[in-house]
Amino acid sequence: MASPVTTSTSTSTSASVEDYLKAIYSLGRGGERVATTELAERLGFAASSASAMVGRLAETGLLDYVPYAGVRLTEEGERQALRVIRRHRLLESFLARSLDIPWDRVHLYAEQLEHAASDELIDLIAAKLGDPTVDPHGDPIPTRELTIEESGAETLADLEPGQSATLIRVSDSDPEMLRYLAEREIGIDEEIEMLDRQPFDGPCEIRVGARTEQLPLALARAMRIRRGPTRPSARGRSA
Amino acid sequence: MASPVTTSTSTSTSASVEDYLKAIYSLGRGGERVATTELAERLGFAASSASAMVGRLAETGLLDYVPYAGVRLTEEGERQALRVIRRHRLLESFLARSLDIPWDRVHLYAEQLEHAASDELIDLIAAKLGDPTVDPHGDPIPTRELTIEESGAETLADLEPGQSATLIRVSDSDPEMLRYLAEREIGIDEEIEMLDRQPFDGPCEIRVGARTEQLPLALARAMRIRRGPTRPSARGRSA
DNA sequence: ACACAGATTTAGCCATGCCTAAATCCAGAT
DNA sequence: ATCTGGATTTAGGCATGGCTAAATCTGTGT
Repeated sequence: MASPVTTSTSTSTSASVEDYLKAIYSLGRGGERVATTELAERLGFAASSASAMVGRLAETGLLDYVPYAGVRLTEEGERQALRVIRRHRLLESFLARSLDIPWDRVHLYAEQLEHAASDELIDLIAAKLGDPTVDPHGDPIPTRELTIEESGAETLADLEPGQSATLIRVSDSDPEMLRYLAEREIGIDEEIEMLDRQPFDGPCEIRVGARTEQLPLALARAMRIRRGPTRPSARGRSA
Repeated sequence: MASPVTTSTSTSTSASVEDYLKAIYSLGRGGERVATTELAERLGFAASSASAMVGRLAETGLLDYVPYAGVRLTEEGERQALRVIRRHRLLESFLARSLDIPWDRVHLYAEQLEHAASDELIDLIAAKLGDPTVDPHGDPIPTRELTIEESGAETLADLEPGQSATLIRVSDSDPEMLRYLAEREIGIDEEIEMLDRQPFDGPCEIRVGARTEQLPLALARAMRIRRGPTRPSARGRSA
């Protein structure tokens, strides 16, 4: 390596390590341990590879690893995970803003760059964007101090007919879904009213602005909301 | 590796390989073979490492390698090198434009990202910038078809007192130099008149706009010019 | 209590890319 | 023609991070 530039504070985590930490972070949200197999599946590696890696990461102090029971991030491990997530989400925001890349594709591009961009560059981006608090999907962006504020867990599917709410977050895991919403011009900070719900997991009918749309329930469940109408948000929309 | 995504056209060159190709490209400009040691020095590796690598690259068909005599890029090798250079220079342009990063620092950041950004993303950037032909230092950007047009070799130091020319390119190899010029507000496309030259490699006096500046000769030699006044250039200055 | 399936780890491999130390080559001076 | 020093290659290692195949563990059902 071309002189790994000993980062003053932290271990120079490789791209691989960062991917593992990110995956463990997102799989272990509830606080439960993450199973080796689960991790391996998520990353598309053989279970044995994941097993070897968690062993290494435990030795480095990034994971709390109990053989046969799974792993959990240590405090330092979580910090590192949040560092990558911050990079990822700021890159998404930056690409969306400055290249007009639609929200179903920013994830891919951000993933390409998230391991390569230095924290210094990321901070320049954050400053330029006005330190946004959420990315284009509404996912919260960890602060420079690596704290993160997860939004509430209510989804559009929780609304009763007649109630309305503001869309604050959509899972970025499925680009199809994002594209589906984008085509119908349904986006973050949009006000949505639940009009009707079909039984047996049938689709629901909603009002967005002046339009009426049918949404598959699976989609409604992936759309997180804040009850009540849209209020002026802190998200800087224009540069 | 996570399924190297067989790129339809080309070999998925690693970051290391790309760095070697880039170095060989810039060291072998004259068409002469590049010596292993030279290459190793440029990259900061042991000569044996470079030797091993050029062996591998020759087998892959990217290099024309004659043991003990040095290497030269094959046609395919040059294509790959130009691909990286295109990525690098477009990233520099993009960062300078959208983050207002000064020209003495874009090189560093672009280097961080050049191996990670996909050609697809790079093309989006190029389109957004209006397919610029030169980067912030005036270095030519290879086209999408990977052809490049090197500018002439005359430098500011070639001007006789009384003659004037347009600055079209400054070597990006020395950030100090760029910063020095930036401080004096001397930039690409600026018209410069040679006022006076001291003998024995002494400094030269120039006029830039209404100002008069003293420039060390070494600097003048790194500044490439086109004789004659500035003409409206094709470089898209604003988005 | 025990067997068995599925999860997990261990063992052993491979590729990439870097290193140092030890050959070996080659060109210029004698 | 030979010597010799610098360039170059070869030999042998190491770390990272993947893999498959083979052991081993653990919890569940009988």
